[in-house]
Amino acid sequence: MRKKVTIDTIAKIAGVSKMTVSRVLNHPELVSRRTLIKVRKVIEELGYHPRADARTLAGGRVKTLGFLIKSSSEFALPPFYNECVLGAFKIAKEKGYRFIMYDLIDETSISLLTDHIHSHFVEGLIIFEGVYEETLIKRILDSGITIVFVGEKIRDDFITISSDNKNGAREAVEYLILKRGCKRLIHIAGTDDKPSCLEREMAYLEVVENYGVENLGIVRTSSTLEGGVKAAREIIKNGIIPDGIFCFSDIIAIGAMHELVNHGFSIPKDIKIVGFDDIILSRYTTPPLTTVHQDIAKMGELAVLTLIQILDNKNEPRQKHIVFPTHLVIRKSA
Amino acid sequence: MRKKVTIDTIAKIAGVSKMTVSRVLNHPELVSRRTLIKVRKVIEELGYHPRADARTLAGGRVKTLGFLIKSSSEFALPPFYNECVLGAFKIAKEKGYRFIMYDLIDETSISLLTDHIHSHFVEGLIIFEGVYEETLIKRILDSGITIVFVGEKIRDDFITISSDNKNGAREAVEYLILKRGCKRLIHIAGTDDKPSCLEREMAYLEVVENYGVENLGIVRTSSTLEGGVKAAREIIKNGIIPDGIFCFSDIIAIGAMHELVNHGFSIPKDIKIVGFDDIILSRYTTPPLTTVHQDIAKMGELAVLTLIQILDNKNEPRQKHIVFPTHLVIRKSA
DNA sequence: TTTTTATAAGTTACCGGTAACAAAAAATTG
DNA sequence: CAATTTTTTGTTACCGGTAACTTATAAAAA
Repeated sequence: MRKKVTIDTIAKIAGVSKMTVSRVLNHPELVSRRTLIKVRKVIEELGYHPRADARTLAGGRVKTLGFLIKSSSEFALPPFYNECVLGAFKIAKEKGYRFIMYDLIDETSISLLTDHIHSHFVEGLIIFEGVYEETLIKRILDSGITIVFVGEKIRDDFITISSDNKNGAREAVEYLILKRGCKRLIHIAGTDDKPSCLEREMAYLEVVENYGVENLGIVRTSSTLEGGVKAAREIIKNGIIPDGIFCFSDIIAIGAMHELVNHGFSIPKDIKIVGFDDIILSRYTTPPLTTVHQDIAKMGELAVLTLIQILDNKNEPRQKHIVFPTHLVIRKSA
Repeated sequence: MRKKVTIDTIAKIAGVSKMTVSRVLNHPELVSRRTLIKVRKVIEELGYHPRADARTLAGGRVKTLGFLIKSSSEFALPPFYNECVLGAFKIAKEKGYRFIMYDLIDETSISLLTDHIHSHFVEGLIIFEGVYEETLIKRILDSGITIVFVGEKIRDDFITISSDNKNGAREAVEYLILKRGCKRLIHIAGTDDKPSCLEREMAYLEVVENYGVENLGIVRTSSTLEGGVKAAREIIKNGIIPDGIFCFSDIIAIGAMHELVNHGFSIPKDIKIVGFDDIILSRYTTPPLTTVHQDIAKMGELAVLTLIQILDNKNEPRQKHIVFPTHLVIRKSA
């Protein structure tokens, strides 16, 4: 291991002051052609890379954003987040922001997380749907960090990018009832008491009530493939088979569909299934999933855009809540 | 925006030297009970968070690992990487390593990437299957950074964790021929000339030749859902329909299966499909995918373990190449 | 009580950069 | 050719921490 190369090493070898080396790196236009070449050669030869920490310490603003998600046993980055992040990253990069991913699962302690956020100068945080920890959020907000929530309208006083969960769910259930003639419905809901969950659940209940259709119940499960399987298993075990199922998420729907087919049910003939999210994958299932479309990547993009706008202008956005319209994508599962 | 709180702020207010504050943070056992409480109270009240960059600059080793993947238009973190990372992260965290994700796609310039690696003191890099850039790798290796490759044996002199691509592929194709009686096969291969691609392709060719079965051709496509769709479309367009398809990856298989079913083919009745990877998802497709199992998460785990072992002991691992056995998981698609 | 030892807290120097100002060298100008 | 301006380079100080060493204080031993 050869000894480390610092700016002083370069300066000495090139026979200039370290400030000149610094200039070569940051303001080459202020350095004469000759020294520029000379210094650059030494840098190249010695493989010098300025230390990022020293640089930021010495002054530079870092422009860092944080993303908070929740992994599952199935995916380090579950589908919904995966696609959201796809959009978010794109914009963040365009705008010259770095980002750090935080996973609620392994940030065992809340203070560890907030600590990290502060010590790394994370200026703003994007918290994705389904990640909600009252204490955590209060702590972060109190310490002056801006948060944008994506996927659900957590609370009136938070900045949120969400889609119209209520309408989306309503449209889905109405479709099952009105267009597909379902008479006995079940809703596979998420486990959490998060707004997105609640809203979709409420809408389901309302519509079912409205049209006087039989509600065979609400099954709660985690939003994973295996969660979907378990829910389906429970439904089958109960023996009261619905003719339509509205699922909280596509990933649940895919899991449930799998288990149902496995048990000899035909989708959509015996049971019609509608999901929510329209993750990319749902186009490719068999049958392709009928689902409530959200433009997930766009939501991620807008979240970053909003956040950056707040950070740069240091003011509240024009509107605190941006609600994306949803629409039902009719494919083959219902 | 209240002025920033540094260690000096705390020191002054608590009426101690900043060294004492530092001790409270890092070696509380060396501080008297009284001052400990006093200083901690001030820290708490002012919401002080020591700057990470100042800390590392002042001395601490950072223990950082890098992961290099390649995103697609469908996923920021495509399924194979997603699961690999699941294992890798777990171990990295256990061992107290931080990690930085690099995406080959947006690291437009190679020197930007290597720059970042160095300036952030990334000690070792894990490069996942399908990510291969001769120049990049040479540069990184030359600069003294250790790389572990996961998923394929890139070259003899590199450290690799791979699975037995050749045998896996062979078993898959033999299964199609011997057990499922396929007579007219197609291989949907990856686009790249990466070892994993080549090895699976070779094995396919060998087996087909061996058993005197008809090879309808090799279709190349990117390892994405859409890639699978396109490949299937091409096959259908050609009009020469195989009775068995061996796919380079599960994700391709899922895409292809979708398109085939869409065109009225029945899987596995008309066409049998075998994938490769055994990503979690492949258990949940309809029909569930018959595929070559690799323990993806385990490979990720072992990659990190190996890397850390090298870094900590500063010596080569006992064996440069660890090859995981594969086995065929027979489900319903073939 | 004095000396020795352990414990707690403070000093100094430095990590590797950059900004702001100062000085020197080169180019213009009168 | 001296005076002035512009360009290039160097100096000093500091960013916010930590390690190593020193000093002051408290406890234990002689």
